[in-house]
Order: sequence, then structure tokens, then C-alpha cells
Amino acid sequence: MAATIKDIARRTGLGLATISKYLNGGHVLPQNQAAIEEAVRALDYKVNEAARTLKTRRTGYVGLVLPALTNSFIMEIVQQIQLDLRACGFGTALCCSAPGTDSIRRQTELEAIDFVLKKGVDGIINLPQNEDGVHLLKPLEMGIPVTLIDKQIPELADRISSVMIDNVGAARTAADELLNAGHRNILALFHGETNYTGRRRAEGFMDALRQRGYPVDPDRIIYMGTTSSASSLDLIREKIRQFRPTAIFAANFGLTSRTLEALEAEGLRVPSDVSVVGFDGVGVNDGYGVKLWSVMQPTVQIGSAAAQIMSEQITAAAQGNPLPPQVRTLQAQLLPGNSVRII
Amino acid sequence: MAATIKDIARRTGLGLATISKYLNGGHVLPQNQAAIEEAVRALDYKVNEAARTLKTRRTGYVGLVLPALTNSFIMEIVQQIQLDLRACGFGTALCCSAPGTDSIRRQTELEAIDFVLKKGVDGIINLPQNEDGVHLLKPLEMGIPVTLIDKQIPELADRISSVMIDNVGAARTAADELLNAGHRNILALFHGETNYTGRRRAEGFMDALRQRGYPVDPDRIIYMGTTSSASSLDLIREKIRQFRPTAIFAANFGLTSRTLEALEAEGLRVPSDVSVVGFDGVGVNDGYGVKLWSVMQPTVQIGSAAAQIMSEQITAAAQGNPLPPQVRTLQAQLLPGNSVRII
DNA sequence: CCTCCACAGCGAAACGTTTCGATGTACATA
DNA sequence: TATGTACATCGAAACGTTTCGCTGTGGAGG
Repeated sequence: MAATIKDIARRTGLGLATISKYLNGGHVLPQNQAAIEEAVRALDYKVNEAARTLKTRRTGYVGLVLPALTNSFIMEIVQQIQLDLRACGFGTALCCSAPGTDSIRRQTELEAIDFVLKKGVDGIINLPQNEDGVHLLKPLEMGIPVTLIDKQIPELADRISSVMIDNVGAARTAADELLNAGHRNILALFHGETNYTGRRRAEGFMDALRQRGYPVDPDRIIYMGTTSSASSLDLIREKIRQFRPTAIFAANFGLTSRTLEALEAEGLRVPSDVSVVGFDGVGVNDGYGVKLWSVMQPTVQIGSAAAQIMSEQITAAAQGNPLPPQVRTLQAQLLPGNSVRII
Repeated sequence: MAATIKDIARRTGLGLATISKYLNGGHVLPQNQAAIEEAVRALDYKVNEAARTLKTRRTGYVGLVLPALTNSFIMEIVQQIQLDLRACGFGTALCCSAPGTDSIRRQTELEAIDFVLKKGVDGIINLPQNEDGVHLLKPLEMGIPVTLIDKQIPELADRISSVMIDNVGAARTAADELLNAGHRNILALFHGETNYTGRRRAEGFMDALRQRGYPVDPDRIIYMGTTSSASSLDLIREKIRQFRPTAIFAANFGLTSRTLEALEAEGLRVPSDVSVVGFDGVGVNDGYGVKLWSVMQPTVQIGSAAAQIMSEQITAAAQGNPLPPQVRTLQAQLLPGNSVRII
């Protein structure tokens, strides 16, 4: 049987309250501190987190609610979040929505939130599937702080924190690269039109065109919507055949992968036939001679920022003066490759 | 303030013990069952997990201790483990060792184990870094069941469960593919010589050669040891120059990536110059025309099996009759590509 | 009719912590 | 000397569950 605070009290002759106070960072007489530490070592005392949680209503866990763990971008963030939360003493309760269609994903995201809530967490970090944030109403109502990563939910912007890159700027820089190389017939691929991130990146892309006085052809701005990965591959191939673009900008991880597949299927080579700027490091390292230009999100910083905000919110709330939500915007970086031909 | 079991008791007029019994699956009179359910709904009662844990010493969490989340192979397993554990009512406490050298990884794995132990978990699923299993002694001593994935630790084989593929068979199949295509000068790359998985795959590879009466050239069997990814790239390039192999077998995810980089750097093409069989789906989907033959591990099944074993062990132990450790071996599958030239 | 058993239900005592309000001490100030 | 203050310590009462051992009831078996 593990040692308890009572055993420490018995061994040191001190009261429970004193031990507890010291264990929680309070100040006690030097000789008592020494006695307590000796007893802790001798008895191999570990504080019982369950009892502490019961009393304080703090679990020391943060729920990390994500869509499927599908790409390196998410993974790197997850890893960093976990490391930083741990450094702050928080455990990370991982909870992914189930794979399937978008509608299933949205549904299971609600279940994922419910699950972490049932288990008990002090806060939630979320990469949302439900664009409207319905799934976050319950935690918010319960006073549990929420931090979003990668996306923003405008309806709830004043109640939740978020960490994102400057999507507009990132897309603008990517577009500039293609425009500087002389490309005018550019196919631009974005996620669904209702998708916050996708819309912002599309804005940035169009900004770049407009800034130079080039026309924006809405037909060449493709929103993938909620199509499956197979059908979006078909859509991309179709658009390639239709417009014969000299360049393609793919505005996220999946779209970049599918663009490469589509070009391969159409028998087109990068960059000789079509130039490409992609996202999130797809095709940057695969050893086939073509190294894609790629918008790289600072995953470590995103993860660290999310963990830090979360930790601050929780500790502030625990002391009774909850912090207002924070929004942090980081800069992405355009990593050079050899996938853009100058024309 | 959330409703408690006492509120249910007051509302229904029943005793605490009765409510608790019903909530834990016990049998009560039909009318009481109805009354309890009504009250639970009306008061929006949720059982307080902390109180339950305090009393039962079960936390409902499984610690998932991993090396860095670096590749899709691990991710898919993690995802599946998480889904299946959740279906059994368990939370997943993710805990990764910190990135860095192998020695740092081993050290931080100990810290990761300590952390989940401190937080309190009912079991641990682990992809070990420490080949000797030192990090698992403490949980084992505490009576916390451990399940390994991907690797095995012979010293502890009788005390912990594990889920792996048939590494020998998988490597043998891969080698057969190259041998059938007529290759004799094959470079074979494995992880460190002390690495259980690496050794088994090397055995399988050599088996295939011997079975056909071909000589095994130990110089062409490369163990990477604990080299960094940059220096192992150099090593591969050096060996390629030295032996001018017609084919390469790369026996894990990282080695396959580095093999492709090395070939690219050496100006060699797949499969015209060198044939390749890789591992874990690297190079299977990148849209450059070359699709690698690849040993695919059944990640979903591995994850499900690990979760299932864990759940069984925990529930059995909770009822006082702990189960003996289980070892489950699954079959990998050789996925065809176009990276092997017949000579 | 009596005994016995199975079964619901019950109260109370834990589980190990935190925290409130009170007590005691030492020391500075008037 | 009397008074006030700061501070370390303390006991006891929670927090919300599970579970042990008991009581009461209804019905089967003799």
C-alpha cells in the first residue's frame, strides 16, 4: 500500500495541513521542510492525484481532440503540445474522431468532446471539424477553456483562444513565387468554401493577383468542398485538362498530395510541364529529384503556443481570475524547392 | 454544482448503495431502475471519476508511451489504439519521449514512464526505446500491465504482452521478391544490431538467401546502429558505391526514406538502375511514377490487438485474477509496386 | 407452520487530499 | 507591561464514490 500524507504526518509529528501546504509550494519552517522531505524519500510518498482531483476539481489533464492523425503536420504539433503540457505538469488525453466521411467526422467529434468531458479535463485543445463550433458549446458552458489550433471559429472568437498561421500572408507569398516566375495560368486548390482556413488562403492568393492588377478567374479557384479524396483527385485531373495550367498552388497537405497524383496520372512532369507550390512539406523530401516549394507551418511554435495558452488559462482560472481568450498568429515560411520553372 | 449520487438518492428515495450498484451494472427492481434513470436524466448526473478512482484505485486511463511521432506507421497504430481503448471506456494518456539522440530518447523514455505512473494509469502500451526494458521494471513491480507494440523484449517476455508482425516472414517474403526477379547483388539495410526487430528482419532476409543456396555476404547486410539520420544516409551512399547493388532491401520506414535519398543523391534511378523493396508504405503514394514495393504492417490490427489485450488485462486484474501476458503475431503483407526490375 | 434462502435495499465507513477557521508563539511597538 | 501583528501549525470537515455487513421481505421446501 502506498504511503499517504498521514504517514508523513505520523513520521514527522507534524499536522496534515502543514504537509499539504508544503507539498503545494507553501512555506514551512526549515527543520520541518527537511523532516518532510526525509519522510517523503523514506516512504517513497507520491501524492494521490485522484484524491487531489476530488478535492480541487482539477484533473491535471488536457483533452487533445483531433481529426484523424493523418499527416506529419498534425503529428509534429501533437508531439510538441504533449511535451510542453507535460513540462507544465499536465497529462495529454488524446481523442480522435473516427475516420470516415466528413459528416461522420463531425458527428464523432462531438462524441470525442463528450468523452474527454466525461473523463474530466481542465481544458481542451482542438483542431475542429465542425466549422460552426457546436461541439464546443458544452465545454464552454462548463467553464472549461478551449484553444483551437490551425483554425478559427468566428462565431466563438470572443470566447475561445486560438493559434494559427497568417493564412492570408502565407498564400500571398506562395502566389507571389509563381507570379514572379512568370506564371499567369495558375490553378489554385483550397479546401471547402465553408472552411475558415481554406477561405483565408484563397483570399491571400487572390490578393496577390489583384495587387499586381491581374484578373482573378473564379473558375481557376477550386474549393474542394467535402468531397472524398478519390473524387477530389478526379476533380483536379478534370480541371488540369480543362485549363492546362502552367502552375498549381495546392493550399494544404492533402491537396498537395493529390495534386502530385493527378499530375502523375495525367502524365505531366514537375516542373517542366507544370510548376507546383504546395503546403506542409509534402514532396519536399522524397528523393526523386523534384523538391517541391512548400509553405511550411511552424509546427513546433504552434504546439508550444497552444500548450502555453492552455496552461495559462487553466492556472489563472484555478486561481479564480480567468484570463480572456488569446489569439496568436504565427508566420509560415515558404521553403524553396525546384518545382517552379521560370517562364 | 454537478449532481451527485446523493442527489439521486434524495430524489428517488433510495439508498446510496442501491444507486451505486445500479450505476455499476448491478440488478435492481424495475421500478427503481426507472426511477434512477429518470433522476439521472433530470439532474444531468455524471459519475465523478475522481471519486470513483479514489475509491477503486482504477483511473480509466492507459498510458501510451512512444518515441517521437515520426511516421505514418506509428500514427495509424496510435489512432487505432485510441479508438479501441475509448470504445472500452479507457482514456489514452499520450506521452512521447523527447526528440534527440538515441541516448536522450532512452533517457526520456524513463521520464515518460514515470510521468504516466505519477498521473496514474491502469496499464501501459509502449513502443520501447530501451531494448533491455529497464524502463518497464517499475510499472511491472507496481502490478501495472504492460503491452509492447512492434518490438519484443526477450528478458521480460514472460511478464509483458506484445503485439508484433512476423518479422522473419515479412523480410523473407521481401527478399524472395527480389530473388525471384533475378537479383543476386542485394544490399540489405536494418536498424541497429541490438534492435530486436532489426535482427529478426535480418534473419528472415538471410533465411531467404540460404533457402535457395545463395551465399550470405555479411558485408552487404548493414546494421545502422545508433547513427543519426544524416550519417546513415552517408553510410548508405558509401555502400552503394562500394557494392553497386542491383537491388536494395530497406527494412524499416526511416531506412526506406534514406535509401531513396541516397539513390537520388547518387544519380541512380528506380527501378532502371537499382530495384528497391521498402517498408511501411514509404514511396508508395507520391505521384512520381515510381511506386515502391513495400512491406505493409497491418496497423489497424496491431492497434486493435494492443488495445484489446490491454483492456482484457486490466479488467481481469481488477477482478483479482490477473491474466498471463499474451503475445500476438500478425502477418505483414508485401504490397506490389513497380520498383523491382526483372533481370 | 416453521425454517431457510435468495435477494433488494440500506447506512456507515472508508479512500487521501485540501482548506477553513482557530490556536499558539515570538517579537516589535507603544 | 500591555497590545498588536505576523506567521507556523493544527484539527476537522469536506469532496463523491464504493463496499462491507446488516436488515427485512417474500416465497420455496420440509
